[in-house]
Amino acid sequence: MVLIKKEDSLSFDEYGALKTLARIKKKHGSIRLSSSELGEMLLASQQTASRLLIKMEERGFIKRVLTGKKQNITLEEKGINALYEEMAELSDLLGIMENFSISGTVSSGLGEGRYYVSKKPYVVQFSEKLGIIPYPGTLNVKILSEDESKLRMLRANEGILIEGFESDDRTYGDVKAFGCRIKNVECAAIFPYRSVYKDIIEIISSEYLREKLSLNDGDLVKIDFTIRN
Amino acid sequence: MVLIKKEDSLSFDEYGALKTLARIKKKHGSIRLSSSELGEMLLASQQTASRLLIKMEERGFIKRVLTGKKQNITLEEKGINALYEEMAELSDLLGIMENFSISGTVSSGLGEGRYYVSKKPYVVQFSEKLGIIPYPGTLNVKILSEDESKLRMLRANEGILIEGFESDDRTYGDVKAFGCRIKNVECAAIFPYRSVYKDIIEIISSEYLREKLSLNDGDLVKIDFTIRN
DNA sequence: ATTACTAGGTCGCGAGTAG
DNA sequence: TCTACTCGCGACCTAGTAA
Repeated sequence: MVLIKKEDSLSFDEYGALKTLARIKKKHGSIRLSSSELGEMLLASQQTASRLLIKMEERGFIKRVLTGKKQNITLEEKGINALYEEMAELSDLLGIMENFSISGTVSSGLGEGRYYVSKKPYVVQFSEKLGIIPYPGTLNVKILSEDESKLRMLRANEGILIEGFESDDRTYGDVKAFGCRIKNVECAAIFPYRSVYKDIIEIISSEYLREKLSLNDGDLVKIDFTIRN
Repeated sequence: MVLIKKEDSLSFDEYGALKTLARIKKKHGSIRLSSSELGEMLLASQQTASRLLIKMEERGFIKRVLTGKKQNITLEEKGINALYEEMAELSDLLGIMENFSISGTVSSGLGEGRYYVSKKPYVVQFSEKLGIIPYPGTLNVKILSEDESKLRMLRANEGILIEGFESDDRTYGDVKAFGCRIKNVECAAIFPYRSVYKDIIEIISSEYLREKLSLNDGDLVKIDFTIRN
């Protein structure tokens, strides 16, 4: 049986192994073990652990460096994400973290945001799906390091899909949006669907937030999210 | 392979099925389906779904009532708990919810709490493991319904074990404690290890909290937790 | 020591089917 | 229709072992 096998999702074995590796990383900072050690932790044989590691590396969840005696293992983005996705699913299912906030400091610098608020196909969808006619500019918030895991979990949620499109010169990708509030002003956090993790959140709003909320670079802001799937 | 098979823990299949059932319950309020419907959702056969349901009922995760055409399924405490435990594990692993708070109203009424703060073997451990020499009385807080899922998740964490003991007249069970703060006063939430879920938290503290914080029945209090395993 | 291949055995899934 | 049994086959685990 292949239960709930969404493409690219983890098998049970992989999930268990990934959790074990994450636990080691949390405790020791890095992961260095032999296949028999892993096998022992998983209550499985050395061979099974070895096979698992190979499969997980093939599938891009981890990276390995064999150093004769042990293996140095690093969790790849995809592997970490898989855990956050599981977490997001459970959180949704159990109704935990329906409300939470992420804090960071206002920063300047242009991400992809300028496209989102200027290209019409995006703007139309923001209006329809979020009720936001974006002010032509995004507010960039650099997330406090202690809130980064919350950001990762947020991004692991489904969110509201803003579809990408093609134009003459280039392709504009899908975007994932989450409604949020800063000091009770409605806004939305937007993330490119396919992009590596960054510690920056780009916020769009119908208002010019910097002016409306008197924000300057370096100011601390709290972004309040309400997740409802 | 039987990966990470703590006694009584879920198999992958059971975990997946439980999540699916929980999702249905969240959406429809109750669970009513046939084994083939469940099989379809799990991308497995009717037979497998049937076997799973039987096994899960045997193991006490769910209860079933067969009504000819479909089955009415309810999630048992043990099943719900299993999901919260998984959530707690992931949350710990990923460093989410290291800090959170649960709110409720001050209520009177005596739970088991009076034993915890009066029986010496408990008191000794509170002192050693928590640094709290408990005031002889507990503060009972009735949790707001919207925070109940947080309470369940809290209880699914390991916590600090306060061991039970035997006395002449009866047995005093193990207790699970979590350090917390109310308005920056250090205290601890304590739960009998083996007990059904209640929406009451019993708080112990070195101080007489009602006086120290001028609390009366019905007052709203916020309990701040910091989880570190 | 390691990793990881091959071979063989076991476990569990799903087809068929009874009630 | 349902549930749930039997049973054959395939998947996957471990033992043995090479490198």
